[in-house]
Amino acid sequence: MPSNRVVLVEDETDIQEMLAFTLTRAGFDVVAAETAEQALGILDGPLPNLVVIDWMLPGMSGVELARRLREDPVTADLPLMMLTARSEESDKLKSFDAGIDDYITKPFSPRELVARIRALLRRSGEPEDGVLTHGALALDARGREVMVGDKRVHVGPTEFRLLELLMRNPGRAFDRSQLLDRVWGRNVYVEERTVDVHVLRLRNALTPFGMRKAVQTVRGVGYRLSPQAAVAAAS
Amino acid sequence: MPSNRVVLVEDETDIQEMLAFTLTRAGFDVVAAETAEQALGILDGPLPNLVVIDWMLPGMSGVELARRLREDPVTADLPLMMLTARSEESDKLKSFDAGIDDYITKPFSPRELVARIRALLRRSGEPEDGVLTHGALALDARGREVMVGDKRVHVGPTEFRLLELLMRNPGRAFDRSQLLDRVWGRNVYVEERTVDVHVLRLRNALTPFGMRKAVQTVRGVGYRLSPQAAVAAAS
DNA sequence: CGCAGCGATCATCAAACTGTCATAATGCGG
DNA sequence: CCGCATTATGACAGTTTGATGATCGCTGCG
Repeated sequence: MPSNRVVLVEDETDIQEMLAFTLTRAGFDVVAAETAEQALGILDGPLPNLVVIDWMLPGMSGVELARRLREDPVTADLPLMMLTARSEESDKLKSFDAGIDDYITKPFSPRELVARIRALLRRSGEPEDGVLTHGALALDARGREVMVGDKRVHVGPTEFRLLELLMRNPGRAFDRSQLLDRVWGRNVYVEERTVDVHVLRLRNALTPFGMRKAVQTVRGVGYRLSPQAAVAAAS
Repeated sequence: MPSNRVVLVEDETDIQEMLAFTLTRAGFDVVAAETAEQALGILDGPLPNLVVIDWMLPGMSGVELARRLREDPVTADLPLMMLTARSEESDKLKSFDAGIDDYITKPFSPRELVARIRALLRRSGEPEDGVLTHGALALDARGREVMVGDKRVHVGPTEFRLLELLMRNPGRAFDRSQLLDRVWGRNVYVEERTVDVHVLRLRNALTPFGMRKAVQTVRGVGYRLSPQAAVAAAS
């Protein structure tokens, strides 16, 4: 599964440990910070998928941290979960006002926290993303388009489905019969040689972008996507 | 405060009225249902931006309703907010499990509910101000207006909803059947080709403003909004 | 009643896509 | 190096699919 990274900002050691344990066991990749400042430092690096912030922090408060993250275009879209001992309404409103996505009051059950985090990620994480990549080659299943670097590659419907199958199984070789079954459909009678033609068309489409060798011939068997992602050459 | 449409499923009359009042005053366009079945009927029509569901409902329960909505591809992405008198953890978990995005326990403050709904909509890709933009193209959900730069573009009601759906899912390709379900409503029988005509009208409306290519054809599939905000071209 | 605004269909034309062939290339085992 | 087996190509004729322009009906409004 996707290694969802979570940054946890909590100053109380035991709570931090408890949460880190819970989240880790739930399959998250946890990075802990003790202060808002430290968290900001961490967030200068690769962005996590979500940030859990304790309301009470030494120095910069949780709400203030949230506000800052929202103000910075880079972190503005980060899902934020506020964690707090307080339960007064005004605090909750203040949190939401600061751009928090969800709010949970201590004492809370770890399972509820995980459930809420999951719900939040489900809603925010790239919608099923659907983007497959192979070096500089990228296929967006949702948008139905193929790109190399940032250039669009035009491929016909059949070639698209063919490439999609290959990219979903990088390196795996398919014989023509399998390709016909999975790309054309199980009960369609089509000449096996037709596969060759579509592979050719796919290759021709990729050639101008230097990705011709992405689809390889496996003599005596069929075709496959080149095993290792070739060197990425963007722009 | 966006003119976001919210479907409220609540059987207790006074609570329903109170919520309807609160939400309406908060700027939402509320449609109330008393039962899950009735809600499903409403959701066969044009989709709202969010659904608020009471846990306890006569007939089909709120959780069951949530589950059904999640299972149906057409409604799978709808933000769902669960509303309940219970606060036991197992219930919460059950709700999140059913695909609920957020959960609030009665008694709750109307303001917290509104805050949570806003957070949810913000997270769901609904701009706070109800204005969706795509390069120079802007769609104001509230004012039911489409603009390119500072010039107003006239589009018919159907074209507006069509563009709205596309702009809410930039780059994503929809086939005609999905468009019919989500723009026309599910229980309407309309020829699939009709979609073409409305896309044409939408394009024609945008053409004088150089935004013709905003709506792209995905051959063999349907249509989509051009992935990256294109630069406004000359007319 | 006549008109204007919309929406749903149709019929038609042209571009895009397909499945097959026939033929030129290539890879491989001897 | 030879000949067979397997692929790569270029060409082709039939289909599909999308873009358009025109038509018909309905609704509200002078």
